[in-house]
Amino acid sequence: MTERSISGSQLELAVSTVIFALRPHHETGELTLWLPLVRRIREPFQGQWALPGGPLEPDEDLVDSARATLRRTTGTQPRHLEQLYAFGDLDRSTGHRPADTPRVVSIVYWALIRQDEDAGAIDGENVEWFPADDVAEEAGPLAFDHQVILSYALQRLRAKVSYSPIAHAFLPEEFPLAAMRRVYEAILGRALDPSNFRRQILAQGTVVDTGRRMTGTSHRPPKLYRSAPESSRYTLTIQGSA
Amino acid sequence: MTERSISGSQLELAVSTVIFALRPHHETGELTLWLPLVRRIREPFQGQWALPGGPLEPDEDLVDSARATLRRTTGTQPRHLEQLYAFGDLDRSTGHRPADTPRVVSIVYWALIRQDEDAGAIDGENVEWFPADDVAEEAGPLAFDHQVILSYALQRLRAKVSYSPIAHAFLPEEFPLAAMRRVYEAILGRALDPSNFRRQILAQGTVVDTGRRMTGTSHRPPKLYRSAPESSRYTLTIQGSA
DNA sequence: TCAAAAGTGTTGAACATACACCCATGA
DNA sequence: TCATGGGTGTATGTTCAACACTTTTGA
Repeated sequence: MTERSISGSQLELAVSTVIFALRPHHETGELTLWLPLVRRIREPFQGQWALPGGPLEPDEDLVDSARATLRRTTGTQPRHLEQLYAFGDLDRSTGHRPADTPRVVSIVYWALIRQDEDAGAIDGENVEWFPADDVAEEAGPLAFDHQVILSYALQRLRAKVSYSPIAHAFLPEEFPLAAMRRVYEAILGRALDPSNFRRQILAQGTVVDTGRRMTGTSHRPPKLYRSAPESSRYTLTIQGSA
Repeated sequence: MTERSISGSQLELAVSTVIFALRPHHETGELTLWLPLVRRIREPFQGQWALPGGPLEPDEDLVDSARATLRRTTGTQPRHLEQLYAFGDLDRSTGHRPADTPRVVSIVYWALIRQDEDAGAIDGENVEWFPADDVAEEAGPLAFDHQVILSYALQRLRAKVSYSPIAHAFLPEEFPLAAMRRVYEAILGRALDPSNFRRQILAQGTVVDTGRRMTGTSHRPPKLYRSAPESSRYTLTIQGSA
């Protein structure tokens, strides 16, 4: 009754990953979320863009599968990797499924790439990056229900940034608080008050002063912080987004 | 590269469900969370208790599978049904897996049953209910990694109750606010100030005054409320659990 | 000495907790 | 009339957004 399952060829299990990185927008120049998509080279949805992913190997953990996809697609390691949702509805291939296409259940992960590692990212085959909020316009309709998945991932990222220190995942080892603020602003899509931001982050205890300062700025040199170990953390809320 | 998958007999896909209902504790009499478990009648883990579930049928949506499990196990309909997580690690059968046991990926849902419907629940075969927090003592070690899954589900429920109106799922159509408060107290495991609770709930806009009152109480008759439609809701926080 | 960003201080509004107190019913 | 829980009012403390203001650097 429990834990037994079908294993015929009608049902397939795949792991896909929504990979986010922060890059300047190609038009406005503002820092925004980008993600890589893969062009499908066979039916169904041949020629359309899809989330990177692949079949789950029988001897492979779910996260390992997501990690492998990331390496294959961008050549990087995820700085944050988290399960998003399992999508398995019968009609997830845009409302109807051709008779000869097997039914696919996808376990979707989302990943964040650090800014400094993203700089060294190498695009895999048939891979192209798009600004997350402009995917519909620039990539056209995505394969399967991947547009739904992407929207859900974006929503989750934006919600999570305000109550969890995931923004660290985008930042290098040491960083000024202003850089962190820019990450928050990019994800949330709105400006934050620098002084209140500083107080809130420091009150959380998620960052530690390294004692060092940045040099070469054309203004007062900011202190450098690094992310604090899991312990010694309190609570958190970013400017009214609780 | 995307959405293709293994479908051999080494990999199986199951849907399990953590089903919560509120019942008085059999020792203390206090309202607490209970859940039904199913005794396994075959290897592996024969004789041990497990979460109810079953294989995913090739032509069945994930939620439908969870709903079917619920009907089979308790004879009820879920009032709230939500995906919890997909568990798929290779070693999820308590650290090691016998060579002849196939590898199973479980998509786990959690469900809430309404108090009035729970009263009419009929136990399925090999089904027994346990207080959620006493499962380890009363049911012994659960099959597979089901103890981990249960703890995760409990944690999620307790977190979610303080920022989302899921408590409604336990309540009948019309209810006094005190009944709702008792639900919150049962889930959170601590007493809440009645007057502040009232104010907070009313401020959220998640309930509407029906204009009617309860009768037959040995004290001032309380107003009856019903849950508000999705629209006309504001923000929420229950007594410092943000 | 000026521009620009770092960083500090202060104020007023909103909100949460604690708790005093009144209300309406059955017994 | 009393006991019991429903329901209202209010004082106190905390938190947060807004913004004025000072500091420190390069140009």
